Amino acid sequence: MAYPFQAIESRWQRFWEEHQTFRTPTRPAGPKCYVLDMFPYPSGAGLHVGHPEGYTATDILCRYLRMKGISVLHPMGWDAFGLPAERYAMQTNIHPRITTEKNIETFRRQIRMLGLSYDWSREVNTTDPGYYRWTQWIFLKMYGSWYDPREDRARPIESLVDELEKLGSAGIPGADPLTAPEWSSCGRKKRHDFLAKYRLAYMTEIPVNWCEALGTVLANEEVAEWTGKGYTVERRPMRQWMMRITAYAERLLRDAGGLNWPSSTLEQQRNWIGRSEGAEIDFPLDGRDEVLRVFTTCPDTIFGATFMVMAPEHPLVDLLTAPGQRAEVDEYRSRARLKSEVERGIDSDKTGVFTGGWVVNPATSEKIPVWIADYVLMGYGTGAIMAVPAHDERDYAFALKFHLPIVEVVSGGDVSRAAFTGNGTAVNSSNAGVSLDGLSTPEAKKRVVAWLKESRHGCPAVQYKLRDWLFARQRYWGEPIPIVHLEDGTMEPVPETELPLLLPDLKKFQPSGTTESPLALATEWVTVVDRKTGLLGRRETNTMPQWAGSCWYYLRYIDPENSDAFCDPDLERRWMPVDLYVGGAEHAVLHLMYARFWHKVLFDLGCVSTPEPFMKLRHQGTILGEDSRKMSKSRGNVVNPDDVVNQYGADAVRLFEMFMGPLEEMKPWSTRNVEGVWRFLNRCWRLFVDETGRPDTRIADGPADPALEREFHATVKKVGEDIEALRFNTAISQLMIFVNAVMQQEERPRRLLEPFVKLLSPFAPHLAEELWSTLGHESTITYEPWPEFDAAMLQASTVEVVVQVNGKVRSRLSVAVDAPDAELEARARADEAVRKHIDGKNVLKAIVVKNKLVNLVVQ
RNA sequence: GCCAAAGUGGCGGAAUUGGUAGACGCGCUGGACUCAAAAUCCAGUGUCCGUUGAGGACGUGAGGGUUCGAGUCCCUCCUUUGGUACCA
Repeated sequence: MAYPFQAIESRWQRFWEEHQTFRTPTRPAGPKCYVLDMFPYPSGAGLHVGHPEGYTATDILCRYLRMKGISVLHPMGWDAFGLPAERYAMQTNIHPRITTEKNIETFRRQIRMLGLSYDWSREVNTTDPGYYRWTQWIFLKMYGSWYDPREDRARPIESLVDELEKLGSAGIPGADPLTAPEWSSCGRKKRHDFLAKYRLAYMTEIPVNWCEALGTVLANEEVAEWTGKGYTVERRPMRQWMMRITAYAERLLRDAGGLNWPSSTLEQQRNWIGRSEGAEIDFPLDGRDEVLRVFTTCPDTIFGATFMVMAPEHPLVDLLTAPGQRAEVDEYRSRARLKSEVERGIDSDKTGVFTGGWVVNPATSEKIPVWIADYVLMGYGTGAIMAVPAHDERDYAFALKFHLPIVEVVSGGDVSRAAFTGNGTAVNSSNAGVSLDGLSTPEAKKRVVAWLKESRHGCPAVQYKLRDWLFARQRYWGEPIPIVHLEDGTMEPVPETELPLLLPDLKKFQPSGTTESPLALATEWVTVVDRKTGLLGRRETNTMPQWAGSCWYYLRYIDPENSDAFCDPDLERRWMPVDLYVGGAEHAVLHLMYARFWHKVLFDLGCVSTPEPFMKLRHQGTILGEDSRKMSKSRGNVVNPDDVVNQYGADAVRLFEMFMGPLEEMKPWSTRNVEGVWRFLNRCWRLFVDETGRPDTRIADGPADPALEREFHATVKKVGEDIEALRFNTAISQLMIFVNAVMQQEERPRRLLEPFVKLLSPFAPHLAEELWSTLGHESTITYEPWPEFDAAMLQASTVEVVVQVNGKVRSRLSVAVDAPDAELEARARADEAVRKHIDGKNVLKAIVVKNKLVNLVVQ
């Protein structure tokens, strides 16, 4: 008879809820552990079998830690703003709030059905005004801050205003010159515009990916997804909100070194930030005062720079274009504008046109032509390059196509055949001021940078691939950005006391028809009069991108009801940082980078106490369909957790998902194997309960068989160690080994079975609670102390030692533990099976490894 | 192209620092129980040769190397997955 999992599981889920078993104390008593799951977007499709994988892993760890006496914070919530609910609303006119609420209910029911030990009193929902009030509050903090490069941290914008008032801009690196009196005489608009260049949240005109049919801009990483579905995306310049994440590039890179994260994830973040060292060099325009500034990582090749290439959008293009080239240049620029960066990359065939302009190469003093081409991107470096065709593949291809000169300045390759990009020896590289000839590439770099600096042609520079974060979507279903645009062209933040700025109710959710979000149609909401200035204003109609709410949710869990602060500072210090964060690898870059960025800003402003939010990170692997292909509706290989729980129970699903293989690996679903672990649970049940459902009479109080006792201690050790290392598959295997061993016994010693139930409880909590109560206990097993193992008990009195001859196993000996080497060798030599292989031969050497093996090397 | 991770029986996967390859589970084979089946229990199960019992050879993607000894370390290559893609 199968064990009655349905009755057991519903009984204990009710018990946990009624007794608030997993309620976390506000303040941790003793050591704490914050174990966080990436919260899901509650889609209409319900839970996927991929979700329980990570959730079960963290749940097992949390249940284990509770039994070790640690205060555990383990919450769950909903990342519920987003496009799918809004698109559904466009089609059905059902308000996204209603759809979202319904989806959350499904998700909550499914997650509860798995017996996960969340503290539900801390549930958060990013679409709840009580939550997004603080998302808006943090946005205003970003808007109200600037990055001070001298202190390498964010500071309130008031500190900048203060400095400008007293000292002007002289002390601020890179600032436009402005004296204190000049600042004081500036009007409201001028001050506003000056400060806008420093704020961490700012508006600027940039080319974005606009999708007319969706009525919104798309992030670069979203473009492929939608064009794949047949939507068209065009490039157009729009005024957009941005976050100055680039100010944090160096710190995001540096601090990543101290994180216990998967190396591949750290590597991806490093690549994304894309730090490169080189130099900025100014090329004077021929016959003018202006210079064309370039960034290069190979300043040592400057003598080989035979032409220049600017991005088509470069601001100096107009100035450089000769009248005769105007038509061709304009035509090329307008064509380039329509291409997205992705499209530009796709066909790597080089295109470009000559501007008719010339600059002077400061190293060779020669006039070289300036071209525009779309392989140079405005968004990176200075938007212009010195082209060194002999030593750069892209420039080489361009030079071949347009018949531009190729001059070798680093020997080591054959530049008549291909660009040589490796290190070599500098040649053809000298002028009156400097000679690089004969220097190795690294030495030449140092020498030329020193010369550039001294001759004021350039300076060392560092560039990052990382770009500022496009922080606005033309959508309804997102956090409203709490900013008012006033009639004088300035902006005012919505006062903190007026937060949350609520999303107005709309009747229709269609795109506004302009480039604004549907919020533009809520005229009453949009139009305001600014109290401070009396000016007429219009609310910002863009909303925040979906990443916003997930940038700080881990902080809200700590103090979810607080209406005075996003989180009480004392509680924040007690619970942060997150000790373990588990979620999908698809968030390796964006979510994890954005959250780190926000956290660092909050750290700089004194709102949080740690520079990093997530100390240890692990990704759960993808679960494939039974056919080892990605699960998808079209392939018909999607497994629904509801069905599996109905058939085998939540404990079996949990156990199976952990037994499949290593947490981080991709692995296929197998219903047969679900049945396998389900059989194991049945065996556990029958260990305690006989056919009539009563406690098994073979459970005895006497002493246990010594071999079983030893196996038990080995199990306690292995299961504990494996849980801590998140190796759940091998922990379960050890539990199976122990159960198999007990099954062999006539008597079942209570003194081992009781603690065994504890070992089982993190994995199969419902069954464990039931068995615990069968054994006569009245309260939950949740906070029972985790069993201890006795290291002395692990030692058997004899061990098996392998005898090898020339590395091949020939015999096995049973010997006393720690038998001396000499004895092992003597017994090995005397062994009959071994003698067959050594008799008549010369034993050159004997290698003895205590308690393991003897290897006889013979000739 | 570049970067990262990974390739072990029929299948999912074990193997702490180089030291018994294949734990545990699935599947399969045989047996017990049963009128029969299911469930359960017991035994076996890497491949090949040999076979009455032994015993032996081979074996962790391929090929080399280091070592008394390599799934594990080094080199070259192949395959798969993930990321990235004119970033100067």
